[in-house]
Amino acid sequence: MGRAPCCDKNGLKKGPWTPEEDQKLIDYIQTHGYGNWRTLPKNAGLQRCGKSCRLRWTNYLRPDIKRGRFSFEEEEAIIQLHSVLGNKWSAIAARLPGRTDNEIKNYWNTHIRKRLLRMGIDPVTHSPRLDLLDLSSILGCCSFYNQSQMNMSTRLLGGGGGVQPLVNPEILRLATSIMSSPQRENQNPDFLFHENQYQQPPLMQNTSVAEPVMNNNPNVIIDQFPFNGCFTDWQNNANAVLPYLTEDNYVPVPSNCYGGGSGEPSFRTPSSSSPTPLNSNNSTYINSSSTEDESYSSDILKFEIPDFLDVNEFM
DNA sequence: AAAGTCTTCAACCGCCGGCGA
DNA sequence: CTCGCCGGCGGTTGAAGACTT
Repeated sequence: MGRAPCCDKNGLKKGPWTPEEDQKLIDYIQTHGYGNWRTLPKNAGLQRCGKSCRLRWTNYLRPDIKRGRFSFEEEEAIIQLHSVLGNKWSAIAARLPGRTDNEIKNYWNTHIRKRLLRMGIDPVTHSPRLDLLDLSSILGCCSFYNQSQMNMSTRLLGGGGGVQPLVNPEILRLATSIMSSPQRENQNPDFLFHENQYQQPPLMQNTSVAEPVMNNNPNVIIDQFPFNGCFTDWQNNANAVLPYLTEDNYVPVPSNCYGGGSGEPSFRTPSSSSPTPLNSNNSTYINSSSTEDESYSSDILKFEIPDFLDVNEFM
């Protein structure tokens, strides 16, 4: 087993802080500053361990802490930063003035993460969840027996005629292996970069089941991962915007992926791929969300990393 | 109104890395 | 180089409040 918890020794107090304890800690730090957390509680007359004092101060008592609900801009920044930094809460917090890592972590776990899951987005990879996607997509394609969709399903499943099984076991095997591949687990931001402008999404590599979303308009980049339809062929469609970092810090996760599955494609112009400051209205997304919640989700998940967030050091 | 369930978030825990001896 | 201390980090817990039945 690990070492004993630091607060177990000497009968130090645990649990919620009282207003009196808070005041003692505030008074002491205002007078002496904080430095040696190990000796601080004793000097301040607190029956707490140094760790507990540090946590209480940094997460709650610090004067520069901004309390209250997260703003739209803050939430947007958290999602953007998380897509780059992963669960580096302290690094994310460092870029959100007045917010603590604990607060951001809690907010992510209780709000953002759940919303992403509801929308079929893996909150870890910020990619569509293949475990949901593959079956729903495949079954969705096969669930109506009109001619075009049967053609689609036979192509999807590699069949040549006659009634094919709904799900090719090989596809499921492939999906399982992709889901469990080490590369998929890799959260190192380096993993997001590629020598080409757009990273090949490892999620979709080597799949033969993809159905291209055709984009005939050279001025419009398809910004959609077709949850409700079949797979986009990321490999073959040169105009498809892939959900990974580019070299100019734009993270082109398809807004429609996060947008709640309206089924309609959404578009952005190529010019919008340049970095745009937070709060800017320069983005030229056209979203097709149908509900307030979906619209909100769609908006906040446009992955453009503003310059001021300064994530380059993590690249 | 009461009981059960769900959600939130402050606080704790153990691990890790930096640093000085 | 090794060891121990300390601060910091991310994951997890559990009490309390909110919500539902």
